[in-house]
Amino acid sequence: MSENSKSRKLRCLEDLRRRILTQELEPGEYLDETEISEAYEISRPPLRELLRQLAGEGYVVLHENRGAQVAPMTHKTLRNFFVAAPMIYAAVTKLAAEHATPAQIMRLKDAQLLFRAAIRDGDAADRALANERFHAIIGEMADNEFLLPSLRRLLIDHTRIGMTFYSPRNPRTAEQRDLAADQHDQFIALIEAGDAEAAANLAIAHWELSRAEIESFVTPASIDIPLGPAPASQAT
Amino acid sequence: MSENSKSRKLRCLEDLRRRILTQELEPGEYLDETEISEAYEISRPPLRELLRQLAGEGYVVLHENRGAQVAPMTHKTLRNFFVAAPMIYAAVTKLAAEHATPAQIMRLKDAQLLFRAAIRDGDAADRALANERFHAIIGEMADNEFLLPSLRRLLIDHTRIGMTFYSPRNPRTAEQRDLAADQHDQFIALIEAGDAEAAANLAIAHWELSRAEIESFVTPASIDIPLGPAPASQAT
DNA sequence: AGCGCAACCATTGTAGACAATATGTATTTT
DNA sequence: AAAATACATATTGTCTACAATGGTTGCGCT
Repeated sequence: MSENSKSRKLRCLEDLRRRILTQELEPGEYLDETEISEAYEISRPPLRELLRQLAGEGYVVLHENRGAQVAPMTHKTLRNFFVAAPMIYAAVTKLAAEHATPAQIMRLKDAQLLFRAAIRDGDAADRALANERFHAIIGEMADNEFLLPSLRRLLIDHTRIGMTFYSPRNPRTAEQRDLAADQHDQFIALIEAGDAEAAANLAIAHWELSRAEIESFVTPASIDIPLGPAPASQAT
Repeated sequence: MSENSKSRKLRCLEDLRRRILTQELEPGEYLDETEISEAYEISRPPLRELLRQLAGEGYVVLHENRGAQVAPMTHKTLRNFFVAAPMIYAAVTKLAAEHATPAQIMRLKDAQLLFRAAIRDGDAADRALANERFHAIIGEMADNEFLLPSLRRLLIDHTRIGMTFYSPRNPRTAEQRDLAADQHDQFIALIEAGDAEAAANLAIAHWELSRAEIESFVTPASIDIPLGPAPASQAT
């Protein structure tokens, strides 16, 4: 009975994370405690505990007497993300290469298989979640409790941004997904070899790939038509 | 009534943070829900919410069916701290210099006054908390939700380590506290001037001061007495 | 007709009682 | 006598019911 309750609570936690990452629950949306607690067959107090935890992890924001809101994504969010991501990703990847255990490397390989499968057969949500999982494992490898909080926060919004901007129509993204998958294989190789420096560089390259893709959606391609020539004697 | 309840809950949260930072609640210690809820005159469900939140912030660790434990500090904690601290401190300080608002600068100056006062009149806990507050404000100035989680995690253990190693007897630490206070004034000046590069360098210098002090306690000064001469014809 | 105020309703916050799990102890068995 | 098991107790986890807050709607007043 309580064993079921435990699993229901855990299921609720993981499901809320998944639904927020995939934007099934949209940024800024408010969550109804009664509705959710009934859906997962738990009562409100344990759900409220979970919401506090999710707030701590950066998935939601709590407002006094106004409940939990899925963490919003503003223009500033994106700017801050671009500033913090390369540093944290590089640092974490470097540490991962230094500290990864064989068991963790096996889990990373499994995650990569699932990522390849998601690219082949899955939808955008499958790909985004498989990618998140791959990078979360690298985070675990780094084994640094002071850097992981920021990494986790980055992965939340990276995943959500990915869901937003990866248009299934854009043929360019298909190529880039393959490229990303190849880089994942390189991550595995470099981490397994313990080459911290190269791993950090790869993290930067991987970030640049993602960054370019995001920017191409945020900043649409410029119109490639030059201005007409200036009239003869205009002042500079 | 509920207004009082709100304030009791908030008071409980802040007090638990304070007691953990000052090691009044020692690393590794287990917390009794009933005892704490009675002490702060709130019931257990809201307290459990607070414990989840504190877990998210890194103050405590939750164990299934075994309650909340004040976040332990192991040898590995210290190693990881040394690895992560300079990078995060430098990055956050740089961003602070770029983004600080006049209102935040005023608050930083107030915090510095309190820090000076704590050095003059306060005990170790006063100093540690005033210092934590000063650096937390710099964190707010940086205004980057992806870096702040790691900064907050660092400040928790930095403060606790400070409480552990700052011996009131050691005359050296008094000098170093004055040095640290002078550096705080420089932080304010550079942030107010918006000199991001210099602020980042100062953050590194400030870190090195703290680092040296911590290391001098972890690695005690070596005994400076040479061995006696070896007897004439002993084998090597 | 528009603005303001007040009562209502929906939703969040809290309390106290109950269920389940883990630990420690005592008893029994080998 | 030592070890294992079963029970008792203390502590965590959960649920239902109640209190309080905030937003909303309708009514009255200007």
